Amino acid sequence: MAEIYIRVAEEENEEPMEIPSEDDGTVLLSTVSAQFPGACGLRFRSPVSQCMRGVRLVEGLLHAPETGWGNLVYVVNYPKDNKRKMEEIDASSAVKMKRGDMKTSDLIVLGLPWKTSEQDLKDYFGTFGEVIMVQVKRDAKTGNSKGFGFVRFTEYEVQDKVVAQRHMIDGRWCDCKLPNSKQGPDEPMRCRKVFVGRCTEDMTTDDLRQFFIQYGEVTDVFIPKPFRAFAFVTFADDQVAASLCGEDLIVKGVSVHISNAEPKHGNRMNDRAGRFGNGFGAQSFGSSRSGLGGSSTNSNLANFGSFSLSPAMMAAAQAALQSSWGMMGMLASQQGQTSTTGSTSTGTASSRDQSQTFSTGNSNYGTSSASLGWGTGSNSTTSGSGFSTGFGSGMESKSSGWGM
DNA sequence: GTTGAGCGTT
Repeated sequence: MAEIYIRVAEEENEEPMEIPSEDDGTVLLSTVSAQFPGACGLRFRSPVSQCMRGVRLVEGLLHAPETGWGNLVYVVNYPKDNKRKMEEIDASSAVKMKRGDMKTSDLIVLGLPWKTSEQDLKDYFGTFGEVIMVQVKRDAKTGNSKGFGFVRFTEYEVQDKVVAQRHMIDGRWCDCKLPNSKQGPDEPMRCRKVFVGRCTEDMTTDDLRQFFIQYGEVTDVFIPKPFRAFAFVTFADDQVAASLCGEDLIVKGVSVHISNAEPKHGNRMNDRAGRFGNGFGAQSFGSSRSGLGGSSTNSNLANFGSFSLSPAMMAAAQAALQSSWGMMGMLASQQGQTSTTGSTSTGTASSRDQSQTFSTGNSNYGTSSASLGWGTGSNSTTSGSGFSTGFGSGMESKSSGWGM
């Protein structure tokens, strides 16, 4: 079948955009969401019944109506709770960022080829916008690259664009992200990530992304390598993540099990958790799974006898619930965390298996086996002990929550 | 086969 285009718009009366179908006549949901981020499906007005009809969606494939796609305008569906159009989301997040967060910051560039130089970085990132700084981190003694670096742009918009995609630099896929040291103090890391157990080896990051986008915008998919039968999926919205925990879902004909992602080993917890430790059992906070559409659930969090909670405190409490740790779990987990932090990588594989070697004494770069050639990180993070006892104090305190 | 890679000699 020849490639055809179908007409898609966010509203029935808006000017449609043409997007391509596949050879078999289906349209990939990913093709739609590439143009309409967050999209989870399509609908159209039936010329016969004059009612809106949903387009069949099976595992990321949108199937034409019986009469074919025709000339109809298909309207984008967004997940519940995500019904806002992209401009509104942009607008609201722009408001949120008013507090001087529009400044650019250094971005860490992970996965660089050993040979990539500062000039290479400058040349590459210069194609996105004006670059004010690049660095390649090197071993002090040997001068060999450590395989990562930093870059900074003048324009915040450029930075945004750069972190939003992967980068092919000197033949390797690299990720750019906010470094751990800069991770947004004003967005306490909520529990947006789920653990996907019982995965099969044929599930790719793309498969999972395709599948999970039906529940809400997916910001990251991570599949550990070598294959270990599980994966992590991160959503833009913590409510979506929470709503899936405990479910068994069918992906590519296989039942996978969704549960909450535990904090990665090595993340310090800050005092945010301790603040709720006194006097409340986790049970007092109401049912443990609030599900989607949550506005109604907030009301029963408001009163604790004579206490009243600020919105920020309620948010933290809710986060605690949704991580399904309960308050006590959070306390217990505060001890004995060491080692590295870091967020997951996006997209397809990037294992450190490039065939370059060098001869530094203690590093195990250039292994040809499947081992991950990094050893365990040496940066010990001091665990912020000392629970603050002042109940309402310092909610605005920074540092990245229980970053996962 | 059910819990993730790597983060800045300032």
